[in-house]
Amino acid sequence: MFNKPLPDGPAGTRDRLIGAMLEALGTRGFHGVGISELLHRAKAPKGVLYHHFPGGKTEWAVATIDTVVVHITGALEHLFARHDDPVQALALWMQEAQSILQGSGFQRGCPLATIALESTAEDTAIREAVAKGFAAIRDCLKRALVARGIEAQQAAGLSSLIVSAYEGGLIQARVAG
Amino acid sequence: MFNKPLPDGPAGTRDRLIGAMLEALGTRGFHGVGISELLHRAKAPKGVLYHHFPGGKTEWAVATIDTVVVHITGALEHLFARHDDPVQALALWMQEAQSILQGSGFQRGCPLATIALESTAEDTAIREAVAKGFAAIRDCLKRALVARGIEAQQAAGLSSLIVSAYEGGLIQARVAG
DNA sequence: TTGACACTAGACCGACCGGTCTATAGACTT
DNA sequence: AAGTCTATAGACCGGTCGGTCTAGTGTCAA
Repeated sequence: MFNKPLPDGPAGTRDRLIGAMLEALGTRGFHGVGISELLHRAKAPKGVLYHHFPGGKTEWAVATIDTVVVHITGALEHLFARHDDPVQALALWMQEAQSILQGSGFQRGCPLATIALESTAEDTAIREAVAKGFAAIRDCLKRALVARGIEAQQAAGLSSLIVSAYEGGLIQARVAG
Repeated sequence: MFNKPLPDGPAGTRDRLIGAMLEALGTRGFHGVGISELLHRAKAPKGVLYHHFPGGKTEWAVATIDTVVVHITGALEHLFARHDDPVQALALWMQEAQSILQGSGFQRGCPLATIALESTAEDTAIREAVAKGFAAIRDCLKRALVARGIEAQQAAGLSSLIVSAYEGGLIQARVAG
């Protein structure tokens, strides 16, 4: 998860950088886009990048992952707060995800999934960020389910399954168009 | 799907090339590995590549996708032929996938999923190959379910869900270790 | 023996990769 | 006015990228 575009916001340079990386991760993956192209899209010169992210492309991606995870969990909390029925809340979620996918011409998938698959065990920073991100999302779902009276362990298993089905579905939908 | 390594076989040069690409797709994705490294692993010089795959890296990947899909559907048919209970057959399948993932130190994931997410709509050859591959796998599952008396439309939906859950689970398991 | 053809072999190329470096602009202190 | 610090700007670099090109090396038919 997730393929929601970030809200534009006040859009400082750093935000624009993260926005560009987010879109790239969702559409082509980490290794699929070059820094120069990314910077061009963000309308930023190279010096800016290494000022905001001294760790280079990797740190850039990690910051993007962290940001998107915050947005996802926030949106989920919001959704669960407004809808008491978890099934309904998730249905709304999936529906919105689908409309975003469709609206982008089946291009924009989940940035987390793509970089998760591209990363190796050596890419520790990225791996950690993605792992923490997925864990946070699962935990968010689990808490919502537990709050509705579902037993903890079952809720945890269910949360994993929801995320799995969501990600897998997004993969298939994207290539199938 | 899938993370099964191909059987070694008589291993002509073309097979070695496909084997190397397969491993790369499962661990780092299409853009994550360079041709030179791939060729080094396959112990083949550059000229060989463009002899067997005049279309270059893309055609190489497409051939690999086609090959792996054939192996997956074949293995699934075999499994369903030997086990009458589809749940048991799938459980065995998942179990084997998990043991492969674990055996590779949580490195080797599904080659189809990775390249599916990395590809854009412009990469028509790759997209088509992946889409056809997923469709073939879903169809394989569906036929097995229908043969056990499940209604066609329901079987189709269930097949998609199985593939989704499988892929999504593999993603999470891999980053979580 | 020779010619044709499938295959192997690797030097070579321009383009682009991620990353470093120096220069400068603006805001704020002193 | 001078100094400091954050942020912007882009020229520049070595390395690697995917891909082309020429030169062998079998193997088989005629």
